[in-house]
Amino acid sequence: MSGRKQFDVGTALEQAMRVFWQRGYADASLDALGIATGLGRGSLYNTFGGKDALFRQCLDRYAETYGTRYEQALTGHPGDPVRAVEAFFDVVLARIADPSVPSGCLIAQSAAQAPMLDEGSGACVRALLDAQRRRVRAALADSPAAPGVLDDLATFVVAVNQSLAVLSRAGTPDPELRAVARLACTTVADTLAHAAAGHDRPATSGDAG
Amino acid sequence: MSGRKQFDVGTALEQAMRVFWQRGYADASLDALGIATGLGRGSLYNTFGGKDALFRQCLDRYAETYGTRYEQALTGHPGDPVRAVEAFFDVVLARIADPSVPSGCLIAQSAAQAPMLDEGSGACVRALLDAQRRRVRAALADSPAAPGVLDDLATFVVAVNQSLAVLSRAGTPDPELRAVARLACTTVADTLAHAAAGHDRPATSGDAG
DNA sequence: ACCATCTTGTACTGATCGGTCAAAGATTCC
DNA sequence: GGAATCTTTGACCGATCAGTACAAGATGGT
Repeated sequence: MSGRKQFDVGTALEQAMRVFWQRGYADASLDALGIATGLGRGSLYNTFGGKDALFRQCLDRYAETYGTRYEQALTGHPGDPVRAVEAFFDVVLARIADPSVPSGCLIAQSAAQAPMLDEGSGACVRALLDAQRRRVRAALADSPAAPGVLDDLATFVVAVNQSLAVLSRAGTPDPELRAVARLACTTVADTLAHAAAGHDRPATSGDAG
Repeated sequence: MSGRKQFDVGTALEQAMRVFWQRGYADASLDALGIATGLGRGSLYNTFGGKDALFRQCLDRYAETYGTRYEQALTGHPGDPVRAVEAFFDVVLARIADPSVPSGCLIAQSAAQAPMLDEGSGACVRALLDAQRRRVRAALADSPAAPGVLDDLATFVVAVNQSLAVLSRAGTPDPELRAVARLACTTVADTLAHAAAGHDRPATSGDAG
């Protein structure tokens, strides 16, 4: 058959993304990817290239899909960074609780396996984590705190996000995850409050380590 | 050759553990395990059973090795839960910074892959995470805060621990990880301080969700 | 209508997977 | 010393891995 593509590339990429998301790179076989997408080997290679290339495109799609939602949540409360972070975690928790999508997070999953991925994919994962960190950092930008403190807070929020993904993969129930997110939000709030009160201690991760 | 074992079981288990730790369950082939331990297929199966059984024993060894260190750190500051948690993170960060062992954490690694492990291994990972949580919880037991708050804080500390493991796998430099741990410690300190001041808000993850 | 181009399905490659088996050597017990 | 038991080695099993090759069919340009 054929002559022109018989499937929607975006839909297929979505399905492949979920296979990587659910199973991780190593356990995502081309057979599983073929079954999930409904495509044969030929179509997969002709359209996406090899397994690595497909994985990379799935990472990008994931980042674009959920990065947009993060962006909306973080920018939806201008001038109120604590609310922004709360909204960010709400999006994360909603995705984790969504039964129509695998548990955890493709980025966190891939980050945990980063040393076993090829150099390109590892760099891609690092870039996506840094993009996430920069997004959070931007939402904190207007706060009256030292830049280094805000850098650390952004890293902290990204870290907690990864932890929610990992714990959810191990079956941690939603209320416990929400408690973790809530505590992380209080960390942001208290740290910013302390900084606003004049306690501008230098950051430890920046230049004063 | 032989008639009596030609190798030290503990040493072999240690090497196998590091293979799972570095590569994850899926990427840890029996060939890699055999090379790392210096054992042939026969010895591996005769001593440890199949891959699953060996993995389970590696999880136990890991938990025993580092669980003991966590226990020492957490119980080394009786009456001072904040210092206990700080000491806990110091142990975690020291292990992550130790170049003689793989980056990350075998438990976190396995938790991220839990849905792809067999039921027994998945339950083992959950049990180890819960044991870690109970250890931290015990170190917080004497604090003047509602039990639910302490439960949430213990979950929070375990979560941050997982995040440090994941981020370190992605190459996050040590100073940033230390900043995350430091912020988590301030969360514990502030939460306990608030609770001691009488602000005993009910926990959200317990019965008041 | 014809031909170049593209897609698709299937069959195949060599490599590697986890696991098993039997032969051979070493030890222990009698 | 000899039989029984154990460990080790290395070859081997079918299954599956990622990737390739190619024939067959469908499309579009002319």
